[in-house]
Amino acid sequence: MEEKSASFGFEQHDHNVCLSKAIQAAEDYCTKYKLQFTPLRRKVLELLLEEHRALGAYAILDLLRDAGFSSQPPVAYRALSFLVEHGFAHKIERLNAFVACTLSDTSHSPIFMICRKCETVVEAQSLSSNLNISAAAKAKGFEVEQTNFEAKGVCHSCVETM
Amino acid sequence: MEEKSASFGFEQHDHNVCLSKAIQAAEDYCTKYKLQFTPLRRKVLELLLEEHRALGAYAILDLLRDAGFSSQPPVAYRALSFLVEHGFAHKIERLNAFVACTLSDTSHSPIFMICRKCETVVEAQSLSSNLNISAAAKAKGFEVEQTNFEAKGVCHSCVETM
DNA sequence: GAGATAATGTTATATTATTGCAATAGAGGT
DNA sequence: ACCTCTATTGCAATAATATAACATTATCTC
Repeated sequence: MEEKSASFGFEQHDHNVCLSKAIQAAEDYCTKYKLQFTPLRRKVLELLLEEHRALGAYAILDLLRDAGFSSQPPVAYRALSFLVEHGFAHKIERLNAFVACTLSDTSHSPIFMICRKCETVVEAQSLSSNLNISAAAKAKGFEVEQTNFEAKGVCHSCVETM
Repeated sequence: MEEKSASFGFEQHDHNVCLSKAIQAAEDYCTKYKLQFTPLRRKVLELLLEEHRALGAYAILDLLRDAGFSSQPPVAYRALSFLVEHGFAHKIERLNAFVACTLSDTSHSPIFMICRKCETVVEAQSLSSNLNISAAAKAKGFEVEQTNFEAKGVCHSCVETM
């Protein structure tokens, strides 16, 4: 495999390393909890990890076809919902698209920064904000179960080249 | 018109009052900024205000048909994007649906609490969280332009009746 | 009122996502 | 290893959400 570097966290990093580490982590997690990390699910996670952009289900479907899998919508959607359900990936609602999770912590409430120019999606943890929200919600009698925070804007490199 | 009370902020309130106040506010705003608050746009805002749930574009379309407007998708989508663009309504991305804005402040970064049982959507302001996010993002060289925060959970009344 | 601009109506189509059922593969017990 | 049960994948059809392109009507500006 070729060495390849890409922007992540809007910084350079060795992409192959983060890909194989994430796959390994998913595999370990599935073994531990007796989940089936099937070839299809692994492939979809790999596809997502190869980008730090969000991929739509139909884009994934095209890539699956190239890899010899069936390319009917449910194939992608089912694999994606497995990955999302177990925290290996997240759905970016604003884009109707999916990104691989880049934080090893399993039960987290991530925030996403979406660059509207290069479409890079970076995941960050925002503990304090989530605590704030939960507290504010609780004051209104609302029990938060899941949160989605998505920030749209312009990333470092794209600001520079403006 | 009939007096009607509904849950808002997960509390009781006089719904007609909040509806007419919101319509008036939108009208004033449009007059001030020379925007056209047309019958169609007004009607769509009224429809949204009549619920504290998010309505999908096609649900709105059905209601528009009943009100004698055209019921082709672009009609609803265009009115909705006008309302969203000027802050009279918001899109709830998780639901692919729209809610009337319930905060008078024009340029705000709202958070939404979505009850998964009764589907009520409540809007709240979260200044501190947004500041946190922006600061965290800026540290990574990301310029936040727009934010979306959606929390899914169970509201006060639905917790009680569980 | 004439011309320019904005909004609405209409048709067609693109994009995203799900349902239902059949075929296959894997897990667990014997 | 074999059988049974369950989970996963394949497949066909279709539902739900959203936009493009262009014609028509209303509104703004002068």
